[in-house]
Amino acid sequence: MSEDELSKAYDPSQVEKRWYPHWLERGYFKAQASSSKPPYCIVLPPPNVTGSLHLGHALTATIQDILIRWKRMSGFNCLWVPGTDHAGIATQMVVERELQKEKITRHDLGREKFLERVWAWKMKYGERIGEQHKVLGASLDWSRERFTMDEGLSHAVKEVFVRLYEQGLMYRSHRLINWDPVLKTALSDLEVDHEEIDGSLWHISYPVKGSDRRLTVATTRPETMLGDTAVAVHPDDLRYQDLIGKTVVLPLVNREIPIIADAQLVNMEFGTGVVKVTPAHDHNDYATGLRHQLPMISVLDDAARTNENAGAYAGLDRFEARKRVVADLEQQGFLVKIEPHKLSLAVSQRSHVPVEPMLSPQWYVKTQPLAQKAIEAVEAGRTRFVPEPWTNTFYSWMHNIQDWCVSRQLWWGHQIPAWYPVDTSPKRSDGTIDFAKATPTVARSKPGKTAENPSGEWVQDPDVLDTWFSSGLWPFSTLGWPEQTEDLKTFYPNSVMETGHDIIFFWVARMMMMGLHLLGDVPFRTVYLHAMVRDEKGEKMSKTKGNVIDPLDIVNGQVAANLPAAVRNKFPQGMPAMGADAMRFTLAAFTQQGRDIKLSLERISGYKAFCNKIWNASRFALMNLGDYRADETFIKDRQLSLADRWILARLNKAISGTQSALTQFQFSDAASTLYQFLWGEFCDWYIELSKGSLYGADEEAKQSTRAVLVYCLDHILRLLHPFMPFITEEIWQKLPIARSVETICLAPYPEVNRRLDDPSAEAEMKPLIEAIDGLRAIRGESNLSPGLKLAAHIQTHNAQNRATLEKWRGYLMPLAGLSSVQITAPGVKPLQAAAEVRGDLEIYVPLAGIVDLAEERTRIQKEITKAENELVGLKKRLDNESFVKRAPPEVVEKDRARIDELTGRVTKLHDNLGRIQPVQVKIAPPAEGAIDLGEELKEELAQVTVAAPDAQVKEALDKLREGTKEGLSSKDHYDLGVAYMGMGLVDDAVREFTVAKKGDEVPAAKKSAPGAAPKAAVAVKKGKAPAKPAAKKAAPKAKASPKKAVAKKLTAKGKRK
RNA sequence: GGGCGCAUAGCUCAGCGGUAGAGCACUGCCUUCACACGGCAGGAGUCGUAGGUUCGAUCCCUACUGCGCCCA
Repeated sequence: MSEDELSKAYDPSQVEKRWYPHWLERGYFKAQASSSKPPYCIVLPPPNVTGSLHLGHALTATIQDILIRWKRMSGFNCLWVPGTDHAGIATQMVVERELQKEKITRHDLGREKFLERVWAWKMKYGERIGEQHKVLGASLDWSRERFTMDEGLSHAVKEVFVRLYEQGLMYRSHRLINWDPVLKTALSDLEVDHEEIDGSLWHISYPVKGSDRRLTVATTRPETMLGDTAVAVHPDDLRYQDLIGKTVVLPLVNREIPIIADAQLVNMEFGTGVVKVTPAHDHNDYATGLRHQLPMISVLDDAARTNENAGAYAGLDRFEARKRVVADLEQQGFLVKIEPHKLSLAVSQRSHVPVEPMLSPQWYVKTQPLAQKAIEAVEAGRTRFVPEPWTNTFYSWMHNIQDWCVSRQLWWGHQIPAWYPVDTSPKRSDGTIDFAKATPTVARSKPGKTAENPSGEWVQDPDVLDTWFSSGLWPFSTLGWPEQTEDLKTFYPNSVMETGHDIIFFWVARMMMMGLHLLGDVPFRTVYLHAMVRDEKGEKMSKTKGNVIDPLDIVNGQVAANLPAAVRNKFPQGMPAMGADAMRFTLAAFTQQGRDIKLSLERISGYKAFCNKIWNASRFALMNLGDYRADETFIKDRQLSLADRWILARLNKAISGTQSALTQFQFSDAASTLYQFLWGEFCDWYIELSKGSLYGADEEAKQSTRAVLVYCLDHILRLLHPFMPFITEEIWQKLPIARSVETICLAPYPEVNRRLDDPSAEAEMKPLIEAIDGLRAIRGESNLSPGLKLAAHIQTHNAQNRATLEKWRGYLMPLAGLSSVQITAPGVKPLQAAAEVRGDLEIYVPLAGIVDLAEERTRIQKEITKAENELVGLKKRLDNESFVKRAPPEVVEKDRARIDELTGRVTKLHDNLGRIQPVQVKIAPPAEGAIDLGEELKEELAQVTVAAPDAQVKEALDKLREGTKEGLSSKDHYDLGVAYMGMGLVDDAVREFTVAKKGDEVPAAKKSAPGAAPKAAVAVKKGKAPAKPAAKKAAPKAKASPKKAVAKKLTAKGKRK
């Protein structure tokens, strides 16, 4: 195989692995800090450093790479920043799990050693993310790769913390927070999920002090009663008004607590109308506690075990405590009843255990002022959400935003730049600083000796910042902020933020707030939010379900043994290698506006086939280029054929469709436009049409065709490049074109060129396509072998179309598989012909002599019999009541469906049979008192040009005319007239009709019952004048088959823009 | 409880006031010299239900049903 030739089938693994290293080596993806080109910047949402890429990441990378490559090719100075996120909780959990295998905890190691372990882990796995992106073809600028815990980014984080503190937007507060008792850290509201579960409602009676009344409260958490500091009723509730201000005695602990009135907490309608108040363990109760200055008693420790405040119940796990409390309440007669109850349980997003509301000192960002700026920026259109509906989601979150708890009791992360004086801070019993009570000093670096802390010894706040705090700075910290770097000046604001809609609050909102506050401008102009990738059933991919698909398994293939269970079931032989291009194209094609992407592996195979199609179309071109080399001549200045002009016009439409789709972030539209154009127009039509000149003798036509092939391929490849970077580069490099750049990555993205527009070429192609289309339909319907050459008759009143068809019969004949074609005005219709109508074309293919009609009739009859036999059996079975009743419904259903199918088939077969009956004319005879068919038709048929019958027919006719017609019935005369008419012998026909009419017996009009309609309607079938009812009735239900694959494809395409 | 989204061919989804579209899957024929990862043809949808607006509704409005998501 020579260097220019391509292998027969496309093998992505051979092609894809070659190019990325080459691109990298040449530095094509490197952005310029300053450039005369307009900037275009996207920062990659940083994946968790210890994770590996899943399909969501692949989708992210695909969409962003499409944008970046498109813009890069369009002349922008493109920067796409790669990086990873330290992912505090997730990473720490992973490493702790590793330690568990060694039977040690992080506390055994100590903070410093533990962090060394995490860094080691980061080094080991961080690289993998990068490698995976390279496999996907992501054109990231690796010279600017960042990690959220890099020195520079850490500096930014510290700077932001201090600035916010100085501005009064960062503060420390002791309040009720969400506590993860397993990870032992505070969580932000966003890191808590709410799950609907079946729980219970325990009704407990509290004796009213100094009375024999009891107040019954209903609670979902009986164990927290140990920390109750009040019971509340509604101030308007007449049942309890007299008790407000009195006290109840808390069962089990015998503590006296007040009965308070609170309209906010209590819903009179719900339960008993009495609520226990536990300010230290419930968010609503906490607010109530603040309103009423109630004591707040924590009864749980940081592991959610009961503490010393729980008295006799101290030292129990919260669930164990619940059991004990309930048992004792019951035993002591305080438990009234237990009801089943659905409740929403708050669980930690990370550890999945129920979150415990706990009182704790934490750092907060005051968000309202920041959110306000973000809202205003979006309202002013400075940042736009795509798809647009997310704008409202963003607003509603921003309007209701709560202060953001940013401190985490973890070791892995940015340690908070707050310092506690050793000299004066309150100490715990073990002599260490009691951070809950101490007062910190916030500073960019450790303070020195001060009056307050003369020793100069300071202890840094042990907590770290929420991972999203550093992520929130990503659009500018990656560009060097707080330094005023060239990168920052050039690429801030970023052009587009592209990410999943699930992190609009976590991330997008926070970047908006931080960017606006710290840099005074929005961090990005557009936010494009993509859907979530799910499995084929729409289920979330998760390890426990075994339905997680590794994108690299799709790209490279994977043996069955290494596939997760659910995937293995689908691919018992292992997953075939699809290639990154096919996977990217699939993902792009799936970017609908919906919220879920149900990834179907079949679709990927489909796009793999598309790759193969591109490959082979190119292969065809390259094999037929001969000595052709592109020169300076503009393509339209060549001597072009109709097909040449047509495909260039279509190409221009594809360019405009793709461009406009990309501009609107309609990736699936762009993909579909390109798919349709390449396959449905370029391959299905142009390549086929080009063969005439390529294999012909006209050297100039040959060279023009070659030029057009190359021109189209060059443009198609460039259009496709952002979607399929590898295969396009591979083929593009082989095209005999003059390249101004050495890689397709930098080649200009095609733009609409008005000079390629050619409405007249498109109009001229229309009848050709229609004719080929109709002829193919006849071939299909009549079951004619594809190899069989047909003699076609095409009739149309449209002289221009006749001329076109005549001129380009070189297109018509090979594509429709014709041996001959007669193009005439409407006139005599060929005998025993199958007919189709397309536009203003009547298309006929005489079947006599081409197929053995008798044999064909037998064959069809046999098929009918077979189908009818099966129908009889099926019907008999379904008539059997017990079968219908007892058989599995799906079996019955299947039989019914089969009946429908067979019925349709029988009808169709009868139709076919009718079409090839010996006498190919179907004219309904006049009904009683109807118009005189003979006369009616005479007028009509007079317009018909009668061709001279061939010798054989003439002889037969003459014999007939001479022969005696005595003894013929009226019906016989009628039939004879029909036959004459079918041959266009108007006078003979009229004579016979007249004779028939004189007779007393006129055959009744037959409904064209299948098989009983031996007269197909060639003559009048599509006669162009017949507005006459009789003639109309005569027309067989014209198989107008308006949906013809190609016509369909083409119109659909046209519509597509 | 509040908000949002979706419901169109077997599947995944476009479309969106004027006789329903794509890809895949399916059926039939064909190894034709770019491609069987192919060609040609074909079947398949009362566009969730019920009302309303309109000359006309899959599309607009209302209600309902079902599914999903977000927030509390």
